[in-house]
Amino acid sequence: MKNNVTMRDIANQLGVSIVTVSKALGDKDGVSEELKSRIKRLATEMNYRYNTPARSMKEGLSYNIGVIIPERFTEISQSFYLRIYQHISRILDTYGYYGILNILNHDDEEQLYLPRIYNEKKVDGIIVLGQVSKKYIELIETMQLPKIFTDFYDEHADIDSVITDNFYGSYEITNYLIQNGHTNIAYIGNIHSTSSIQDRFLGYYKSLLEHNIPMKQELIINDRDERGRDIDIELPSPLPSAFVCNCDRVAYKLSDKLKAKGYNIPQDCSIVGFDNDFYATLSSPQLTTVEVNMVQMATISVNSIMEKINHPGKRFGRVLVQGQIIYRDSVLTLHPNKDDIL
Amino acid sequence: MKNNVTMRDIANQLGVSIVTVSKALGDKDGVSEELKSRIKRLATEMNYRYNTPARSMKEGLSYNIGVIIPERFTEISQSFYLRIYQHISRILDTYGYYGILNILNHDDEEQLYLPRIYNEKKVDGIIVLGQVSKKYIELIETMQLPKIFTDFYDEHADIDSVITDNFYGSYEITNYLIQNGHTNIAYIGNIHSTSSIQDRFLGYYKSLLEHNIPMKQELIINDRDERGRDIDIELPSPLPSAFVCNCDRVAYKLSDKLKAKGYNIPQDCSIVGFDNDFYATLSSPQLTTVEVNMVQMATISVNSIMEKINHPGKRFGRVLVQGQIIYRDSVLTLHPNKDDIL
DNA sequence: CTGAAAGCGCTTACAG
DNA sequence: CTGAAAGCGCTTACAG
Repeated sequence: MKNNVTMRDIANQLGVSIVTVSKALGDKDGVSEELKSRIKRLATEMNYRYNTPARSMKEGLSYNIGVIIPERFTEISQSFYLRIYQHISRILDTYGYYGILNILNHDDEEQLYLPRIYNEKKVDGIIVLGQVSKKYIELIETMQLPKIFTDFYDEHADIDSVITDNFYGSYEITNYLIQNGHTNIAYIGNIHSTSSIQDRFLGYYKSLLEHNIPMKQELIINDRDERGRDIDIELPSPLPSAFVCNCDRVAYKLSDKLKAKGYNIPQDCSIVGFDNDFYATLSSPQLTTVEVNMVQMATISVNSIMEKINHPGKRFGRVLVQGQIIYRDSVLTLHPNKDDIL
Repeated sequence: MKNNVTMRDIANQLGVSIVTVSKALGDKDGVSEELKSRIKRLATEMNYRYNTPARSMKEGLSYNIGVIIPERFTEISQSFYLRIYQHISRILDTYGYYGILNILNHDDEEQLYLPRIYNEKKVDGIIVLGQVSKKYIELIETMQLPKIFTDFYDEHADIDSVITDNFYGSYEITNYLIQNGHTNIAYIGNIHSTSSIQDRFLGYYKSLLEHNIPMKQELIINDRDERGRDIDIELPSPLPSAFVCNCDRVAYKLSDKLKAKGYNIPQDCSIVGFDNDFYATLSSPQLTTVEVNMVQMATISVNSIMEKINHPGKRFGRVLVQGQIIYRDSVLTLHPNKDDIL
């Protein structure tokens, strides 16, 4: 099973030095073209495989990036982060890097254990994918290597993060509802749960403010407990004419619930989501929603971490990735507002 | 940013040798308890992190396992393999190993390129997750390191694989339909596409044979082209009383299609799926289906690859992981068959 | 153009 | 109990 062909073996076969083999295989200068091609040919013949770990040690780089995802975001119904990880992994590949997935389980997060990938120097940098506790953020800050937060941020921590422009996306889609004549609009989401949900709420609120629509406490509806687990959504009565949901998954659940009670969507009630994931096209009618640009988020996260590896001092701050409204069939036009339609 | 505390630094501070530090931190014999604890204390004080790559090189092990997933199984609607990867990654952790995800893209598969993780000696073994082409299987066989196929196999290739007992699962769920009075049963799936779909078909067929129900060609319905991409499902006319679908996703699609045409499920037509994934509970009525034991598959795959790393000659052959029927609401009892009900 | 020497951070015999 | 020596498979100056 062992394939232990090394540069030494090639060198011995050809009666040259290891240095020369190293130069030839690395396409460096200082070897005649003729020798170089002889070496390369023999290398393939002998099924030589380059030993990256050896180079790694010399350079002090592992060519791995750790991707940390908190366990609670990896449950059966959620594949958003797993998906982004997949993109990250693909993009890292273009840099000659690899992604190592590290699921952070509840206990380790609570006990403030450092991830093994860090303690064992397995990675050159880490991308934290999904909000972790304040305490854990502080712990991460003590880690001496480049790091990026993706899809969340912490206003107190001075860490670079790549996030969707939740605020603006939510603001825009709420504007869209108002343009379509809605004024009685609820927001669904635990506004103390994650920065994303909170910012989406604030975008909704800004839109109300700008249109002089008073915000009603009873229309801010909770959807999950402090640990992020779903709770039953309590429908307000009377029903508002539209719901801004903090994500498509919850919009899907809401839609199901309303339909079960005999309401038609969007005739009796409009719904908009956020993410444009899987759930958006699964629900019927399909959801009008804000699309999160996953590829862009993954790309920027990877580019930034690579940049930080090469230039240690480099800072990026909070990078916002713009979303885009996808218009589908879950919003009813009540009476078009002439001002906005033009 | 650099944290380059090495054993040498600790040794120098304490005026001892590197060997002694290595023994102390590795909890080896040959250091007095007193010195050992002094060394450990200083190590934490200095934020020393163990350099696994260095040990790796010495031992010739990377402590990484490559998980190869063909690109076509990672599309937006499919998260099955990503999910298994997640379990694999979690279980590898218990061995002190890490999982490196390697998406195999169409071109590389076609061009028969070896994965970079292999060429660069980044991994000690690989798990191939999801069926690859015959040619690529042959290429994988030439790779000189432990390997496991998960969720598919090749009858010609002599490689260890971990698969769901597709044949038996499908046989059982078809039996269940027949016990409920169904005799006109269709199978949906491209039976030349993957070994899973083929074996599930054969289980269905065995059940028909055993009950002396003739198989009708027109009731074997294609659902995807040779590249695995969905095609429109053509409903047979007249409609059979039940459909055995090769997976829940397709069952979900079928259910939607039937409902759109005004049929009620299961009143007009029964449907069973396979996998018990996300789609099974998403469709309404929820699907009666065969649950694939993902955790078990991941566990066996990991245990086997670890075993093979430690004992190179070790072979496992084809390991079948039993499924389990999950009874829900998508099957109508036509007239119970007294013999089977008892 | 070619190669001897030193080193990356550890561990494993082996000697004292 | 403690440590000098050799080595894992490479690369990077530097010398010839």
